[in-house]
Amino acid sequence: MNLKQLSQLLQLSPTTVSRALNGFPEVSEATRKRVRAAALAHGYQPNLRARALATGRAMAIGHVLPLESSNEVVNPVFGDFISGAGEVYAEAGLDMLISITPEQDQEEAYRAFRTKGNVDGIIVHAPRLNDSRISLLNAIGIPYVVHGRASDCRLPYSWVDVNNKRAFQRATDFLLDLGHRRIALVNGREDMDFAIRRRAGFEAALTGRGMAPDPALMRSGDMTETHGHDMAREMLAGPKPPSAFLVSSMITAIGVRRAIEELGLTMGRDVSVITHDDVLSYFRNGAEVPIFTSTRSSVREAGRLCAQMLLDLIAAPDSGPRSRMLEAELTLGQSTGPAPATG
Amino acid sequence: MNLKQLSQLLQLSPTTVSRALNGFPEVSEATRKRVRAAALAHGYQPNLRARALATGRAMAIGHVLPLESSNEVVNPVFGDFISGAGEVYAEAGLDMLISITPEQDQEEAYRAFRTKGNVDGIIVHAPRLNDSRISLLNAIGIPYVVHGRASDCRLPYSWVDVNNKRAFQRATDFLLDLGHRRIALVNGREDMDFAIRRRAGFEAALTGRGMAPDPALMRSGDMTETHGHDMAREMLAGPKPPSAFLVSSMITAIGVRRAIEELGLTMGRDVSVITHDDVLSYFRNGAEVPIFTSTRSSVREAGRLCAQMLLDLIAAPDSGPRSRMLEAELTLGQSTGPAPATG
DNA sequence: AAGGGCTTTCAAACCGCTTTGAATTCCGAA
DNA sequence: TTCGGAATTCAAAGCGGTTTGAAAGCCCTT
Repeated sequence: MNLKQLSQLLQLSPTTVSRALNGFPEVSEATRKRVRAAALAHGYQPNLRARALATGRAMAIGHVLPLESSNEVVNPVFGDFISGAGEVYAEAGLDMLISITPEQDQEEAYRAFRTKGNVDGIIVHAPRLNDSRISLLNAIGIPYVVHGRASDCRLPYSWVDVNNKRAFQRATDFLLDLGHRRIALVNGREDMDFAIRRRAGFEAALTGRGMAPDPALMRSGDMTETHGHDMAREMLAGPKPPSAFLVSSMITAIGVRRAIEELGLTMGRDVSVITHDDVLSYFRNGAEVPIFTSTRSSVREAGRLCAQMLLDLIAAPDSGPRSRMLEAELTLGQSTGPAPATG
Repeated sequence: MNLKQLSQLLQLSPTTVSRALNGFPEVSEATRKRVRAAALAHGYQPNLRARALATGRAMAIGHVLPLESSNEVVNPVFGDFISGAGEVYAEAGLDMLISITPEQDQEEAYRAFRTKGNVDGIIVHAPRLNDSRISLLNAIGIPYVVHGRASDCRLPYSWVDVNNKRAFQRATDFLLDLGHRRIALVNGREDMDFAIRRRAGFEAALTGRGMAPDPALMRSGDMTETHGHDMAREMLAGPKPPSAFLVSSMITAIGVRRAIEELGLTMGRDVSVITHDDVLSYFRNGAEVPIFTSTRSSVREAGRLCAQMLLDLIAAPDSGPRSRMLEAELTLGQSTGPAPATG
């Protein structure tokens, strides 16, 4: 059933039927009702491709999901992020297009979105230090929002981000207040912007107390469980093991805990752990009493905010870039305690 | 730059340009070369919406991602699955459309894909016992592949699935061979098809040795870390605690391990654990020596297979339903050992 | 020189919708 | 009764491609 058929059936012109369904004012209420009823009865829904062609709007948003490094790791955060964004799109009647692309091919993927004309806007995931995608998208001239920021990038762009630096600075201060002096950082890959900021927060807290960050206690890599385990294992076996860990993701923290317990130590007593918690739906940090002390910020909420900002941007293209900074809460759990005497 | 502009520039008709670019034989090699060069030089790429409208093919595949239960859990397996499927789509030049939908609205989402005409095929995720989506999609008449099966469904349909029953039967037999007599099952939600099959395998192994499954040792629910922890905790605190656990996902198994260790017990010695392992990219089961003994089957590979099957189905619509059964490997890890004497 | 068969090119219709500009209808006021 | 303007409706022209059916160009044979 298409518009033409429906209009013939109603003895009306396609024009009138289209307008009736799209709520234009120059159609009488009587016909509008009649048209609506008929559309419902015959299950008519406009063909999106045709509408997109006619209006010039694709009614879809594109996400380019980078495959991290050569390990082909899909960021586990992604599921929750798009579930938040998807809520907003669904309400606005937009589709979500996803392109999964090895990191090096990303530019091409963005350009393809544009030239093929199948999206109205783009969400940029996992920005790097000085991300070339931003200048690319500015040049292309398609609305976009970055989830995160690109530290060295002086171009204007819209973003939603967690205050990673402050979060990790506070967490480090908290550990210092508990008496910890040897604190290890198990970070994400340090070509990622968020990791750079977290490290900056970590270092700022240390230097703020006149301590020098110890490179031997700072690691980075894909945020897998294995990575957390291996790094923690290594550092705990070193000559001057840390008494506390600051970790960039819950999954990595699980690995850190495994390493701690393999050595017969107890987390929260012998070794403290603070992790960043993205509040993933399938990985709630305990029930009433959180397992991990953590810096919390829901990535699903971030998805919602990014999507909404992008829609606003599309609605008002000339309104200039926007931004939204989210503060992570420091939530107490069972994984932290005062530094052991023989720290 | 669109087709018309390009053709004017070349002093050719749009017909010829279109055919030259799409490899039709009735165009001379000389002009084809000229056209290709010009297209490249001016960065021309056909508008997908227009092409889709003209050809009737959307050049996209739809995925409906169900939000599990009221907890709004996104299946963590999803990221890896679509990363596998995405590889195949990318090679075929297809887009991936994702619609995230509360379980009860799924039918509507599938129907919308069809009526709006923006996908050529659909992947069905997380099938239930007797899933109404299958009859719906059969009626709608759009190619689709189910990731998993629907036990009671007698209609023909295409699917890719792991042999869940055999996997869990073998795993249970393995535990029985180790001398375990009280084995607990921490399953996914038992309205999901895979959970039903796993339970069937579990029960078959027990009854095969003349033992009756004990309802007190069988739990199900969303496959979160918390759920694993809480269920294990409960059962271990019971009057006749289990000496082994069979768990439906790595994440849940992590929770089970946490419960075991909270009680001062050691996994692999005091309590054995076997889990199903979807081989998620960010959750590798240890390095050389796996942490968990597991039934392994890569969900990313399943994504690839589903996508390829769907493309084949679209290419040959009348070829009847296809299916592919994957066998899970039973991989030995450190989480299993002989039943303690005081079992 | 004319005709036949191939190869190459083109004009125009079409896909299903939106939207512009014009035409019709209806109404009360003159 | 006639007229002007508001309220409705419509025909037709896009949107940017693909595809059908016809035309043109070419080469070779008779």
